[in-house]
Amino acid sequence: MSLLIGRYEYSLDPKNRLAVPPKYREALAKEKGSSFFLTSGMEGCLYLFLPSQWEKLLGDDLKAFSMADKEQERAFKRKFFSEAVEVEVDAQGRVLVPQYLKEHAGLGASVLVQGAGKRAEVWDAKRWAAYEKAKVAPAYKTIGKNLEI
Amino acid sequence: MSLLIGRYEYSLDPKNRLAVPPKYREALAKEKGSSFFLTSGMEGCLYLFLPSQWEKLLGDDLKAFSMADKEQERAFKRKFFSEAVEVEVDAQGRVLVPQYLKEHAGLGASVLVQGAGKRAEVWDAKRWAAYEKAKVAPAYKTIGKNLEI
DNA sequence: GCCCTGGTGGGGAAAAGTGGGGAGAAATAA
DNA sequence: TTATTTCTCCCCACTTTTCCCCACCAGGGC
Repeated sequence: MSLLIGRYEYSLDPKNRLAVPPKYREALAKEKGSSFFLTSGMEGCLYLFLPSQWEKLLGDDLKAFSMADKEQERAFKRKFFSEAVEVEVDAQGRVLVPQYLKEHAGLGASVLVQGAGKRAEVWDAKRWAAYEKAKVAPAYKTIGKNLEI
Repeated sequence: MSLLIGRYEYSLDPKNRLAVPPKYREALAKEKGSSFFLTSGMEGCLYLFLPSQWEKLLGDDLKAFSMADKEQERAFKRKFFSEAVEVEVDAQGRVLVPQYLKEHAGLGASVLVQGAGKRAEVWDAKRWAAYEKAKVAPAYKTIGKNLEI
């Protein structure tokens, strides 16, 4: 299994089309798939899954969503699944972002597509910058003290 | 497993290409690999991994990243994965440094590539000089008092 | 000297990113 | 139902960037 890594900056065009990094498309081709799965993610981004990982999520890992509060669990799953779409890659290597997902992630003209291991994430560039400053940097610093790398 | 050692000074050319020391490339060839993994490192440098060490990091050590606070875990993993790239070595023995990593490490024209055991590190020459003076030298002195070597 | 290796630079073909027209489908309104 | 509008998707086209390849220079060993 190849992890998705790297950071790419693209523009979301007026037709809501978003480029997918060639490396991710390669990974898709290796799976003999022609579409990704896109849905709303935590902290105001979008999650982009390869078919294999999407299937895995639906199969084994659905327990990962289980919480003590079952009503909350239902609420979360309703959003996660109802907002998920299968997005086909066009001849230019782009996918179409539905309006409601564009709004969920607050996507403007400048968008980041970045690897996150088992998935990729789509961020509005400004929102990422703010999140990075507020959450990532502190976490990195804290963890760095105890980590060997 | 061969440890990476030594210090090499190279120039980062206008196309953001950086030479990799022949010894490191030999180690890569021994692993039958053709690319390194490059990512952001602590204290403002870059980490350069051989495929075997990268895999090891993802395997054994990635569990070290899991924490009670899942939100913080996501924040950390986002940085870790999004800033990592697989960099192929060209026919001249160079790798291409992505813009965001160049910025993370503040790389100018003069760059150090130096062994750090299980990985190599890439430093801007001036930044290294400052870090060496401020942190390395004092630490070395303190530790020296209690160390056998 | 000559060859070989290593570091550096640059040109050009190929790929990637971006934008837009227009046919057809779907949704909406009359 | 029909008409109108919106949206999707399949093209084509242009611009920029990437990357593959070749060339040059310096130093060391034969």
